Amino acid sequence: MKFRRLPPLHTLEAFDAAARSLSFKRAAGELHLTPSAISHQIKSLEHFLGIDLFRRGNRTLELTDGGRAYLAVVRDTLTRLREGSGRVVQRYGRASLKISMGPYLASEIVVPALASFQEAHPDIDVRIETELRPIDLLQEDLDIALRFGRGQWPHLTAERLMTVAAVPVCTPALARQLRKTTPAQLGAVALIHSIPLPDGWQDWARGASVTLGAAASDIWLDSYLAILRAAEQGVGLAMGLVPMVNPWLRQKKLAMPWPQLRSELPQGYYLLHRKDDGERREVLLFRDWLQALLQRETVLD
Amino acid sequence: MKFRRLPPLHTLEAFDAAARSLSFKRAAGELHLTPSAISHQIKSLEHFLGIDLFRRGNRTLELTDGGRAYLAVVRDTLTRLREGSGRVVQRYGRASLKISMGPYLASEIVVPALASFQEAHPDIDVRIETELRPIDLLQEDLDIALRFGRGQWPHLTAERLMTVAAVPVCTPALARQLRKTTPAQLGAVALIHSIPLPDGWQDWARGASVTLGAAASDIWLDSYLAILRAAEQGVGLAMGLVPMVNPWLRQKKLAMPWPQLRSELPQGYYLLHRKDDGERREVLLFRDWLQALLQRETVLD
DNA sequence: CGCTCGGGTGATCTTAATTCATCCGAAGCA
DNA sequence: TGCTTCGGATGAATTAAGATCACCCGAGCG
Repeated sequence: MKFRRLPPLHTLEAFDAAARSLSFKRAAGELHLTPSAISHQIKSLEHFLGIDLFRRGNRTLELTDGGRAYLAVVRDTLTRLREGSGRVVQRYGRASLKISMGPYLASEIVVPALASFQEAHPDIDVRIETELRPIDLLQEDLDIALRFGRGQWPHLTAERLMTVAAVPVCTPALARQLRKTTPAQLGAVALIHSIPLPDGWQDWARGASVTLGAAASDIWLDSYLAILRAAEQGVGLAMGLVPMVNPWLRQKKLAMPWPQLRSELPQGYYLLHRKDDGERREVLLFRDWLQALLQRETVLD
Repeated sequence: MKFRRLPPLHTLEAFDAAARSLSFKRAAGELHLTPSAISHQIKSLEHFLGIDLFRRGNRTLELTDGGRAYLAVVRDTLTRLREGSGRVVQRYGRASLKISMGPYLASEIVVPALASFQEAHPDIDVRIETELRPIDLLQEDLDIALRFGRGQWPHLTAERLMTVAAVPVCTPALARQLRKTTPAQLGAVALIHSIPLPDGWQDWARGASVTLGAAASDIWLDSYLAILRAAEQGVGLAMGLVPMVNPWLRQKKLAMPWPQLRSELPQGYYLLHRKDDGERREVLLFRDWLQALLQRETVLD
């Protein structure tokens, strides 16, 4: 009981993506779907139109003439709609995003890149809060929270942003010394612990299958940024989290004494938002932008 | 796990319809949905954009400024997509529709209006078959069938086209005579029966709560067209089906002796097609066109 | 010659969309 | 001033659309 003289929009997006990459698999990756879904969508679009859009060589896709012509229509339609929506929102909308994240993520990753988001979407007011209360209901007027955890947040949509691996870091000078020993013999070195991730060292040792010797002293700090700063100052060994620690390694502020002793953590970084906000434009745009940003950061590993 | 920077298309259709009629109820009628569905869709579109599109006066809708601006974008988008799709299909597609229907529907209703469909969609070859085999699987190469029945066709999509009412008809002269009597006293008048609808007279009598007297004679014919022709020639009383008989009444070829003795039939006319064809462009276009056509025919009742 | 890789397909399952049942407030009418 | 009607809003329940899963197939590659 439905009347469309128009193909469903999502098939157009799928078609555009597939035509751009000439691969259902890549298009699926781009749209965060399975190749099967793309295949079904394209098929239903072809069925709707009554014409074939792709010629399926066995491991190669190519557009038919009709497909090429239709691609132009679809591109035109989608860009007009996208731009038109943006223009109207910019003119009449008062979109704002209040985002909560840890101080490290804020100061090292998100804020430095934020200009590019503002530039792309000048109509969206972004407001970042770095208070990291453990009890963090989105009952208050927050739109998005970035949190470290296992992805279990009841009544919220949680989307994994990155998988995180633990690896010990310290000053390059200290790293050179430690390289000659093992984690079992820490000697005079202090271990820097993170209050948000209290079992970090044990989890790492288990994951990397090493035994961890007693440290000369144990220091506890309450934020990831503080830990890295302490390590940078030569206080001792801190548990670095890849890829967040990458910029510090690149800039030689920190180094890894045992780069191969890296262990994946069961936790990861998640983007949380209310379920009703799952289609809010600002939320989607920020999520896309952040994912692309972290992608780049991770690739430069 | 879905990435849209674009609102879902169906909300755009709903928005367009609602903005056109400035009523969720009328928009719902137009799109064959409930007002509730329209309300939800508009709400989700507003939520996506972050701006209000309508100002809801209590029994009156009006567009906000943003809504007016967005309407322009949406109209532009939809018409471009519609026209673009049509153009591409016209150029590269070889759409055809094979439609089966009874001789009456074909010759009296569909064929006379068919030119308007051809004109609107010159890329679609329409082929009408009037053979009315009772066993009519769409296993063969038919795309659409129009059939009289109760809407129960297993494995097919059946959509009601019109509700049908039965009312006796005959020549105007005979009608004038009969007006003085009742259906219980038919006297010398013959009853014309339809083989496709064998219980037509009984069903009508029951529905109109009248008793039907014995007829001078009973004549059986195998198509609706044949029945009306016979009645037109003064053979006797035929069971006319409203609205199909309307043109004959309008042209005074036939008249109703007892216009108030009209009874709704449980059967109706249905459009049938394979379930996979539910989104085929040609099928949708023909269905829309036919519904609009019958709408007009019915309104001129 | 077996293995990998990308795409196709139908059944199954999940999630999103629609309906259903109510509620609400304003206008129309007696 | 009540009483009813009408259009829209809202949240829960239902249904249908869409995505995934598990499988197939055929081509190229080692």
